Amino acid sequence: MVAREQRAARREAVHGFKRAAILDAAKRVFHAGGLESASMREIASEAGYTPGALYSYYPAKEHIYADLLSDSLAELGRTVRDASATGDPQTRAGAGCHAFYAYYRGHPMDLDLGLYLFQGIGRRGLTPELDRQLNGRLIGVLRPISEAIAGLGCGQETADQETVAALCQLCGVLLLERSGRLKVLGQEGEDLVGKYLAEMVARLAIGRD
Amino acid sequence: MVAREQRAARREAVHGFKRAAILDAAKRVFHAGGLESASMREIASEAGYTPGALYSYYPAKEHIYADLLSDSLAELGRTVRDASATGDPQTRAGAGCHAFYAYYRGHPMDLDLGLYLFQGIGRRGLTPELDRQLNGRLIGVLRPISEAIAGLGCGQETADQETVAALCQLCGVLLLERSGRLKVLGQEGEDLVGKYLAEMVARLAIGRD
Amino acid sequence: MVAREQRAARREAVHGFKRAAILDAAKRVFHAGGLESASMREIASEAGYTPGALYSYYPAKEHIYADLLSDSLAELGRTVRDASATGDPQTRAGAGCHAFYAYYRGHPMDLDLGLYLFQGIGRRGLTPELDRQLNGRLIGVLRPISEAIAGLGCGQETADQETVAALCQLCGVLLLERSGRLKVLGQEGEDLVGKYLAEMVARLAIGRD
Amino acid sequence: MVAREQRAARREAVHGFKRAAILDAAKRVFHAGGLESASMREIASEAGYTPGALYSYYPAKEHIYADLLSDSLAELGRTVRDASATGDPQTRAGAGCHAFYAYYRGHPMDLDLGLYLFQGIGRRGLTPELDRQLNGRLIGVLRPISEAIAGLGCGQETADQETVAALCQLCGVLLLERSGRLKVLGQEGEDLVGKYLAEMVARLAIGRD
DNA sequence: CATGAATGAGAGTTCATTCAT
DNA sequence: GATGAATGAACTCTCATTCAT
Repeated sequence: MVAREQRAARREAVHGFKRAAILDAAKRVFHAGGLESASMREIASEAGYTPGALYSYYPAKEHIYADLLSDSLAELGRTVRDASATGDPQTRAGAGCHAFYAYYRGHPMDLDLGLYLFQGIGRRGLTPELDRQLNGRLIGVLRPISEAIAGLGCGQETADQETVAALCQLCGVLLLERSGRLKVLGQEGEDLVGKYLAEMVARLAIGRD
Repeated sequence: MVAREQRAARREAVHGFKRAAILDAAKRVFHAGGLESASMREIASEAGYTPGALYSYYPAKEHIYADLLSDSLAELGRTVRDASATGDPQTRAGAGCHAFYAYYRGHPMDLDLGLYLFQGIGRRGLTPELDRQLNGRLIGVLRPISEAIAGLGCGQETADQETVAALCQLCGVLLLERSGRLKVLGQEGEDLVGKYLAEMVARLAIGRD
Repeated sequence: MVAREQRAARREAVHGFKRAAILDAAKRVFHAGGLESASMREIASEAGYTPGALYSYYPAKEHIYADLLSDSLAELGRTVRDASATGDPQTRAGAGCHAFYAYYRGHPMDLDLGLYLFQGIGRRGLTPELDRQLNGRLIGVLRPISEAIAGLGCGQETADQETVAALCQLCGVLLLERSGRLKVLGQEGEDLVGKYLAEMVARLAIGRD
Repeated sequence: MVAREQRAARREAVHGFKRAAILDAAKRVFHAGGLESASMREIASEAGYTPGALYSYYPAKEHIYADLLSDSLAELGRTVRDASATGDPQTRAGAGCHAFYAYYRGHPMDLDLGLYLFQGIGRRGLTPELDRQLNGRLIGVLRPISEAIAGLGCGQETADQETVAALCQLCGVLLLERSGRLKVLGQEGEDLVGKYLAEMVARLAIGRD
């Protein structure tokens, strides 16, 4: 009876392992050729499977994409956390935000993914469940920033709002930079981000007085 | 002799009219079902044509999209201009920016379109020519804002940077709001925009001293 | 009443002139991009017309092609005639044949055209009338050769057969050379033609004894 | 463990069988309506498939064509080989060549196919790989003829050249006959081929002395 | 679990030709 | 005569997904 459970556990472990392998293949395909080339055929082929096999692990293509994005957000989260973990309180928030910006500059594809999946209503076939999961990830990413801001002395509510405001600024810069519009408009993403963050910190420091 | 010119002119007028009708059909299809459903077949059908007929008016699908976006930007431009044309100098910049925000809140599909087409040349089938044209439109949209900011006394360079920074903020807010993330994060787009613009104006007022 | 005839004649002359202009445009398009690119649109555009206009001069695309081929055969005919007009009787036949070969080496597109129009039963939309016309052209092209061969002393019947046999050899060489197979098989068209013609002349010289 | 291999083998066998069925359908379509009508849609329909299904068996239309031609060349090869395998050395070469001629007289469509596909790489969608394969087939078809000619005592080089010269003659006769020009010129393909081959054999016999 | 054949829908685009103006 | 819009049919090919094996 215990044997049966063990078998089930092992089976599940194997399943998870293979699922991870598929996700890894998807990651490779996606990083190599962008969303366009990340078709089920291609992912399956890269993973050493045939198309049908993927459906034992993912019910639809968008779910793979969601996992991809989830992983990306996890890594982003680690990056942001690390960046905002050290240094004196004044600089932590800015460092976290800057890490967010730098992450996407280094992973432009992941930005596309986010834009694709978070796009519009209906959100590209994402189930509410998946949507909730991704939201959780996003909140997790922002927490260290929010805490760092709160550490500057403002209330939690203000900190949350400032965090999201910064998020908006960062997303806007990334979006316009990725689409080449920033260059057309004669601005540098790095400058804009730097300025925004400096003012944010100044604002909060003043607010504290 | 004048008759020939008249005929040609009338013909051209008719052509333009039909082209506009096609664009209108595209707009309807697009607003009804998003970019996904805006296929040549669908547009043609909505316009009362067979697919091939569209190619007398547009050489490729992306050109229709580009016209769609161009029209949208034109209307956006008028909205922004009108909003930033009146009132005392202190409020003009903010009013222009807010009009930008409000426009896209009222035309969420146009935001999708912009995100799709402004993803850079090559990726989408935009010719450099079309890309340039759209860039021009965008710059035109921003000019009244930039001028209003410059009217607050800062130099042109600062005005341009502030304009783009505001654009980033607005785009970020719109993006996150459209994707439903803002709600998840417990923030209101209107608040964020309001706060950003207030601070921007304050910043510029201080800088002037 | 004479005036009416004159008008009709002038009209016909103009018609013929424009028809020639269209044919010329077709020739340019065809020589520039081969049969593939010689669409009605392209030809019309090159001729400064719109597609529909061509149908006042040619009832179908294949008729333009036929005229193209007819012109080509006319020029080929002149080339062959000139080549076989001079020199001593021994060499005339060979010279004519070689001119045939050289012509198509220099006008590979015309060979394609011939292959296209003379292909299979039904002959690509050619009317019997057009087919007869092209046959006449072909016979005209061969006549100087046939006469040169007959001039070597064999009977007319033999001369005709030898002419056609040579035509077959030349077409075969041209076909295989144009398709790149000759190179694959390690042979040179010029050599093959030279050898064939030398033997043909020898054969006829012997037969005369 | 052997079971898996068996399964794989059976699968492959089934695949091959179905592929052959598709090729057969293509053959039927092609023989019924020529190359023009041999579209993917038509072939799929004839084979009882939807168009997309064909792409599990052939990556592109030209690959089906290539297989069609390959099969045809294989059968041609067998015919030529058999014909040139028996009889005394004097007649073998001629018999092989005549078999070549007779084959295409009996399979006029295959001639069209060869003319279409052998028009060189690039022009048609043949990959270099396919082109090479078809070249190999062609060389294989010619080998028995070349050997029979060499068996008459001339050197290998001469044999190769004579073989290709004969090929040219045969192709020329077939081309002109298929296009109806031979009849117009008052000649019979059979006669021309017979005469050419007789002279070829005589030439080689003389050269041997 | 994995296969891979097959579906079914659809994509954008091209073309010769027709015909009202 | 000339326009050029419009047709209607065709084209190859791609895709996510399903399902019998």
